[in-house]
Amino acid sequence: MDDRKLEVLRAIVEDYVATQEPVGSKAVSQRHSLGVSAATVRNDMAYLEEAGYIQQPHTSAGRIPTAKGYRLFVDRLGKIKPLSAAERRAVHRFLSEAIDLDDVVTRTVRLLAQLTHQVAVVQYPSLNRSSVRHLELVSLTPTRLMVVMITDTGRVEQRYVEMPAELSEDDVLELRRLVNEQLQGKPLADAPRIIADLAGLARPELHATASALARVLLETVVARTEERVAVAGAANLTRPGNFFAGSLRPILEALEEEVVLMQLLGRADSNALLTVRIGDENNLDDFRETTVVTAGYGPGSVVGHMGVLGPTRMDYPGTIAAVRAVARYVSEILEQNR
Amino acid sequence: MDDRKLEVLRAIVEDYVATQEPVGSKAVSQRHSLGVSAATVRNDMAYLEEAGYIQQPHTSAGRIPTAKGYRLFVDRLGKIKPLSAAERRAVHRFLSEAIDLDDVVTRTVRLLAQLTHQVAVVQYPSLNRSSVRHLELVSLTPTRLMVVMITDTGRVEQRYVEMPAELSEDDVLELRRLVNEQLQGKPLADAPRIIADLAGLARPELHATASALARVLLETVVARTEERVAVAGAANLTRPGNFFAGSLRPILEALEEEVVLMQLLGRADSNALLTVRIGDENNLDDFRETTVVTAGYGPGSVVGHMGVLGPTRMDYPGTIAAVRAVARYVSEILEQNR
DNA sequence: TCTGGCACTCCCGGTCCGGGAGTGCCAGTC
DNA sequence: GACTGGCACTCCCGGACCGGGAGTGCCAGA
Repeated sequence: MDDRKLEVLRAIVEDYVATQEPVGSKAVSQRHSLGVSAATVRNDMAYLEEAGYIQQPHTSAGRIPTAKGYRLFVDRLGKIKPLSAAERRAVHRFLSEAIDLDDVVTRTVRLLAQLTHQVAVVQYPSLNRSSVRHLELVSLTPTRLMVVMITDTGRVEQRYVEMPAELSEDDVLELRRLVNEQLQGKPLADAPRIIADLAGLARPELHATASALARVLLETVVARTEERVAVAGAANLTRPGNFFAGSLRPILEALEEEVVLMQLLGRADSNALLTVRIGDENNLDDFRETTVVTAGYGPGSVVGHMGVLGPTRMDYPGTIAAVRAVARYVSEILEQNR
Repeated sequence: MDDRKLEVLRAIVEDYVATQEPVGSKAVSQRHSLGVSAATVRNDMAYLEEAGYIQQPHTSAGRIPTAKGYRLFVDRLGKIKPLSAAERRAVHRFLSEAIDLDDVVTRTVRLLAQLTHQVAVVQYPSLNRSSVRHLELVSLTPTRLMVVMITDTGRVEQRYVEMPAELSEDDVLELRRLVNEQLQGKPLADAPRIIADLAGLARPELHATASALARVLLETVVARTEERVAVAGAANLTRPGNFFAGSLRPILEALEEEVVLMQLLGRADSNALLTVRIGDENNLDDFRETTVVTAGYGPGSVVGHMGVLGPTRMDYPGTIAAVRAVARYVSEILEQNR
């Protein structure tokens, strides 16, 4: 394919993203100083359409890019435009003020939404990839405990536990000592094995309670593989021309479904630095018109993903730059709390 | 005002809520067996319009209720229709499966959204109205602590603390003992006073650290009056005829602003069992077309609010019943964990 | 006080039409 | 062979127009 044809494609993508209207041959030849006439551009457009990169909403309308066209644009044509110095400083400052992990996540997701004018999604550090820093047992009633687990990523998980028998204060202390001894510092991936043996290590009198506790711990750390996610910027979906009323509903619904969100954030290719999934590439019917830009983050290794979700017609260079920059800063912040 | 006029108003409200279309005199006289002709109904309607309870979108259209009309309906005409036995059982079962406070709140908000087909908002138990159950200190690095506070409502708050000097394991233990000794069981409202004296009670060597800790505790429990809220059912805003595209955006934006949400949930008249705020009564421009139904909940006394938000044209009897029932069940659940 | 009748108003959906934007193709030029 | 100007053609879009229908207000009569 011709160099000029690629330039025409770029022009179409850029103009369409900017104006949200089909772009015609005249506009391309005039605004983008290609040095050729509209007629020539028309020929190139015919070729690009034949090849599936652009399409016409109807005869005698301008062209708009197809998913394939955006894909080519992202892969070969879009020069990522880094954030301005001012933006970088603002990001840095805003994130470094975070008070705890919850706050980091909340701030991150808002920041992303604001920078990109899209819907932002941030996954909490995945438990699977964290280790136990501390386990705390708090008695609610004599037969009811609260287990609080703190991970090395700063995530705090809690859970009520019903005990088979009354527990004295000392019993609780002993159990706390026991579970911490066994689990502290261990990756949660190894936890199930360790927990299985837990009951055996307790004093005989505490056997029953210890195994009840073990059972719940197991649920907390394992069965609860469900990931937590934070969402912000839903209002951006209503930006003029972003989504028409009909297509808005399924997306709003999806934003409340952890399962769907996780699928979008894509735990599969987690090692990729940055992923852009355009339209059908999401493999979700409701997101056929949607592009998702995601990045992994974490101190050293990837512990979670964050991303941004918007119409396929989005500002790719800007969005990609923003997601990448924010993911990096968040990783730095997490690094500080290791 | 005539009894029959009230019946006409009820008919208009009910029909309009059901069909979302202006209702005419003929429809009222036919469907609601008032025993009078359409012409008579027209006279009553003219009166109701004069009095400000209903209005005409334009000449020669049917009537729709005004905010004042809904208000009268809610105050005098709506018989609350209790949930069906099946619904009550479902609510009960769903909520009793909750694993911890987070889970209670999440389940509650979803349940409300689903029962009412509106947007649901649930405030976490307010810290102001809780007491400290336990404080846990976990060292992250030698100079960095994590404070975890557990309240009697099951809420868990965390925060990073930067220490002025390195802390040994024993120092941490001592500080933990100290803060728990002082704060356990105390209402958070009293905490500032207690915390202020905290540093003085520590060993001289720990003085500096204790006061750093005290400073952060103060921030955690006091300055952080900001409330946490959970939202669900945003997709319900897009129900056909609920909100037109233009008015959707400000509402979606408001749903991400804790401040606005808290204003809607209304901490002011917190003792009222159930509050219905219709249209302008919300005192928020963007919610002029919106009704908010809220209820307080809590074990014994009110510790937080929950509610539902939808177009003024909503099913008041059903919504009110649902909010009230859910608030009651949640209160029961919290009672169990006292 | 209620009712049937009637003239009136206004919305709504459909049709029609002209302007404009954009295209495809073709013949001509470098 | 690649590019260009010209031209006929297609189709959308917005506005004007119109008739049917729903609903009203008012009035005279029961």
